[in-house]
Amino acid sequence: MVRQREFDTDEVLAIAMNLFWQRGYTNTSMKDIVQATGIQPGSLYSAFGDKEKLFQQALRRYTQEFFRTSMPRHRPPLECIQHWFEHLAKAMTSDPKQKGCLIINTAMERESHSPSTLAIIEDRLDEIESFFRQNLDQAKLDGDLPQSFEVDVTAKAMLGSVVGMLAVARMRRDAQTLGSIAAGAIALLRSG
Amino acid sequence: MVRQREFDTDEVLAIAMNLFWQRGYTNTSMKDIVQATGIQPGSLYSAFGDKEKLFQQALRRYTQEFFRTSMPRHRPPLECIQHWFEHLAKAMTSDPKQKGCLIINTAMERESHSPSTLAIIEDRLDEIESFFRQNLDQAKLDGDLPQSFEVDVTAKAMLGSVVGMLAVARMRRDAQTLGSIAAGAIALLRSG
DNA sequence: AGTATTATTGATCAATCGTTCAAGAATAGG
DNA sequence: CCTATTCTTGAACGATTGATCAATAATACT
Repeated sequence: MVRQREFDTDEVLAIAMNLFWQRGYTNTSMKDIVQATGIQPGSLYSAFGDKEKLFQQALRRYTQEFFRTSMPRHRPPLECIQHWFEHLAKAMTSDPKQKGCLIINTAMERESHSPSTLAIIEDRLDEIESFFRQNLDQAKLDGDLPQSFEVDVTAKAMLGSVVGMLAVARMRRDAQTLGSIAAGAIALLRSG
Repeated sequence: MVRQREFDTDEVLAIAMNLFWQRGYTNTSMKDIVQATGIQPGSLYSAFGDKEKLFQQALRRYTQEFFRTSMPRHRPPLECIQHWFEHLAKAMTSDPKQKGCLIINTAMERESHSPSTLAIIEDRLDEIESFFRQNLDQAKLDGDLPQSFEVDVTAKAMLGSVVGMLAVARMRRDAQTLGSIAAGAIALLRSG
């Protein structure tokens, strides 16, 4: 039985994700998505649910494809931190559309989102802070940081720097600005 | 001749500013403003022009009332920088609505705004960077910073930290997080 | 082949958006 | 008081929003 779906939900989701990323949630209409994908409203709704569910799926996809993948692993912890900042600075500099980061963009669009969407964003912020905390803890164990190093304060300061870079990137994409923000964050390793 | 206006445009502008600050531009409708102020659409439009002009006036008001006023002056330059970060951390912590900063919120809402509005935002970002650059330059002249201190890199890194703090504040308002971001920014003075 | 099940289509829904406008009300000069 | 000018009111505009639905088409099992 059953007629089979004629479009690839993953391709369509990728297109929707990019629209949300570029223009934001409120500023992207279902009509925009219909036009960009060529899929009619009925099909879209039966495949993804309503607009918010579609967005959450796009957000999940973004997390897998751009967020988690970008975090370095299996290297010396301080290198992981440094490389992540440099990677993000480079990624932001080379995006002519200045989309920034979908997660941070969504966090700033607070009032347009449901509590469940905001909970997902909260988790991602926690994940960022944990990335720093875990690497700093390990670096301390490895003797790469002094015993007096304040891991918690530095992890939170670095969270601020990442968010700052990704937010600034929406208005400025010059390598000097973004590189300086990265350099400032890395400098925290020598003074924290 | 002429009938005189029955409402105080400044009071109405303050209400509109707070709505835009709280909910963002796209997410605040003219109907919301009509309801919050009690002023009918026609009067609103004749007093302020269209929605975008009203927003720009609200933005100008915010700049005067919250932005420029918050920047310390007439003190030792490094103290100015430190006090600004501490002031912002405190202000963000004590706002139960977590509105963040209207300027940064607007910067993140890019796609909803006209080029002329974005130009205003650009100017404010430049103003922030200049605040740091000028104070760092002066501190260097005063001998409070070593001659090797990289003013430009640090000014840009601090821009990132401010924006990061104001963006993070939309999701987290705990004193530890915001205080750590401030501390991280100030630490740049000892390593830049 | 027949039937049950699901997908696609695109017109259409009510609600809301930013904005306008004719009507009535208030003022100041003559 | 009369008139010219401006302000206020609130209904109404066309456009757009997210979402639905009946009609039609395609599939897979019996």
